[in-house]
Amino acid sequence: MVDRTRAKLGTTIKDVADAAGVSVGTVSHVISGARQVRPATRERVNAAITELGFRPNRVARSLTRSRTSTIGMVIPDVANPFFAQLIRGASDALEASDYVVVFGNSDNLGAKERRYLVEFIERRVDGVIVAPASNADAEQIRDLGEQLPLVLVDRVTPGWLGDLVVGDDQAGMALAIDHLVGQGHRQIALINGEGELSTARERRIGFERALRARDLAAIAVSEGSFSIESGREQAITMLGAEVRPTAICAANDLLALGGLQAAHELGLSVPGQLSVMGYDDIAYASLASPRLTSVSQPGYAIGAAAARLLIERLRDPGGARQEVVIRPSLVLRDSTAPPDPGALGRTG
Amino acid sequence: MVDRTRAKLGTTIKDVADAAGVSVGTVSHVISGARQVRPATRERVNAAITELGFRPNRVARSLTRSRTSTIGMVIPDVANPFFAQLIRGASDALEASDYVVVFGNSDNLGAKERRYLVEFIERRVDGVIVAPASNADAEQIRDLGEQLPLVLVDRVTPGWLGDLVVGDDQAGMALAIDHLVGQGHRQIALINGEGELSTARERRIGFERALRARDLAAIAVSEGSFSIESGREQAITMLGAEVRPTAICAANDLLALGGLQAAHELGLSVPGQLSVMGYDDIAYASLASPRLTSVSQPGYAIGAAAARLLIERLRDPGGARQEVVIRPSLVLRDSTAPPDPGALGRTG
DNA sequence: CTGAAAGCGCTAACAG
DNA sequence: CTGTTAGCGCTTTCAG
Repeated sequence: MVDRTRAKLGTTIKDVADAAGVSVGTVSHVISGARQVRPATRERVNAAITELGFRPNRVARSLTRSRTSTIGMVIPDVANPFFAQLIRGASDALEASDYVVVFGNSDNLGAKERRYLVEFIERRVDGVIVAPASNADAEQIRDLGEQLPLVLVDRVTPGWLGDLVVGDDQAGMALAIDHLVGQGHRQIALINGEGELSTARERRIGFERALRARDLAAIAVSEGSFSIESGREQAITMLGAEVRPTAICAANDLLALGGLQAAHELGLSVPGQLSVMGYDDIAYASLASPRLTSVSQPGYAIGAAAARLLIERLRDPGGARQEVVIRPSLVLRDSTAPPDPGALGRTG
Repeated sequence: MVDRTRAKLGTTIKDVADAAGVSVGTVSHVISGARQVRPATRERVNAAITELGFRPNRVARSLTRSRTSTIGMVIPDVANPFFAQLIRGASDALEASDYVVVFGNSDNLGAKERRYLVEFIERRVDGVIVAPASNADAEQIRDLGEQLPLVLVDRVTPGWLGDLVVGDDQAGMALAIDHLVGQGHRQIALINGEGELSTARERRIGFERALRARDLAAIAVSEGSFSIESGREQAITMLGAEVRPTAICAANDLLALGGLQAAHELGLSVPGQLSVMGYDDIAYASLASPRLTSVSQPGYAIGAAAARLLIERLRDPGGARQEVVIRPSLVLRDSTAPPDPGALGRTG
């Protein structure tokens, strides 16, 4: 017998109804289980369905139900390990609730982000998760948030008053500084990502505040983009300065990885002559050499939390606004150590 | 004046038609540009569109046009850097042709893959790109390929005769072996991923064939899964054996990274006491310590090629089947070196 | 150049 | 328990 169990596009609910000798309404109901159908007819319908290889057309269903069961996500870059984890966490949670995710890479560009958002709106996604670009259109995002469930993740845009999932950047930086200062460092520098991003801003503030609490001040602060290359460049500049840091605090792991690279190029041993702290604790932090000490902030959990928030909002559009803050923690590895005596001497 | 340029869901083409004093057909035509519209009316329509913040409902459009402008992708895991790059390459190419991508992680499980495929079918995606799971349902994939454009990427399922983008695994392994043997290695082992995957199979064949061409035989061959942890385990077992390899050839970089980790744990220096070769050349290969020598096979390019193939197929469903094979190349770094004399002595 | 109207495939009242 | 039917919002003939 021929295998007819495979999907066959083009067959409609009408075909099934005819084959089973029932009305389309009945077929619809056996599919959705929305109302009772006599076992015998249900059988016949199901038989017809598999016989014809019928697959309900969800776009038609979406049109009548005016919901698509799809969620749009716009993130800077899937190839960035932090966002890859984030999108993975979100899609796992969403999948469990029968949503499918469409996504777009903004490359941190407001223009691309805006285009994807419009695209997703036109496709009538049920909700959106966005990790805003540096020059995000805060107004568009605010307006959108009033039209449909939208949760911001990892980063906040000015004036955003909706659902939100972020890490506690200031607390994270305090962890980093406490560790470094505890080891005896007094000459600490910060290398940072795009200054317009809330994460960059908050981490800088946290950095400076934590230092001040110890009666210290930053020896240097610079910014660029959240990438390995930028980290390398910023570190090279800093390490070439007259008075160089004994420790570099990076606002994310990619920057820290770049810092490691710079130290290597300049012949500085880490952590012997220079300590380097990362942030995020992506998978490769523990693979770097030396293994990177980092402030952990799991992308997977952040993405999953955002998805859960969105799902709740979808269920209860009127509910109270929620803001979940992920607590960072410190992961000690091999890239930090007490400063070497020579460098310390210069401090006193 | 109030800003009405923002998207306002719920307004339909009918609302626009009423506001502009024209018929819905006309509105449709100014939107699609499908036919000439008198400038004056076009103006009025456009004015009404922005005035009302109208955004065409693409699901309705999809229903009538019976195409969705969306592509489904199912891959093992976005969080795997190789696939993250692959999906990035594909989505960049697809975006340029105005497609949006929905994706699903199969975790290398046939069951999850099958579910996503059905889901995508029901959503009437215009085409599908899949990197099949280890225990993929070859029959389902074949059947699907007859129903709509489907390109297989990175891996092949048995009996697949459709569009395909893969790396030349045998050639890649030959490159690796030539390099290692050229350095004087005679005791070479292979650590591999899931044996059912075509990539694992082809790489093993390439490995053995290349050795045989040099009148050599593998000192050991094992398989597990394409992950860091599995690489670590396989390497530990091998390095604990009576006669240990002077070089380990890994079937991908994650395995190689695990191998590095194992060597470190066992106190073996790389490349001093052990050489390690990777495959794929993911971004982190150059960040590892020592920096990983690897057979390069860019995920981004592979994904982009798959997308281009799919786009061509969408334009010309009847065209000839295409198979693009990405040529691998060798990237020499610091994880391989001639075997140390002691080990060599044991060989002679 | 423009309007009217027939669907696209499904859901959800509304009648029986 | 089941059938009929009016849409969902848009595209696309077919007439003018």
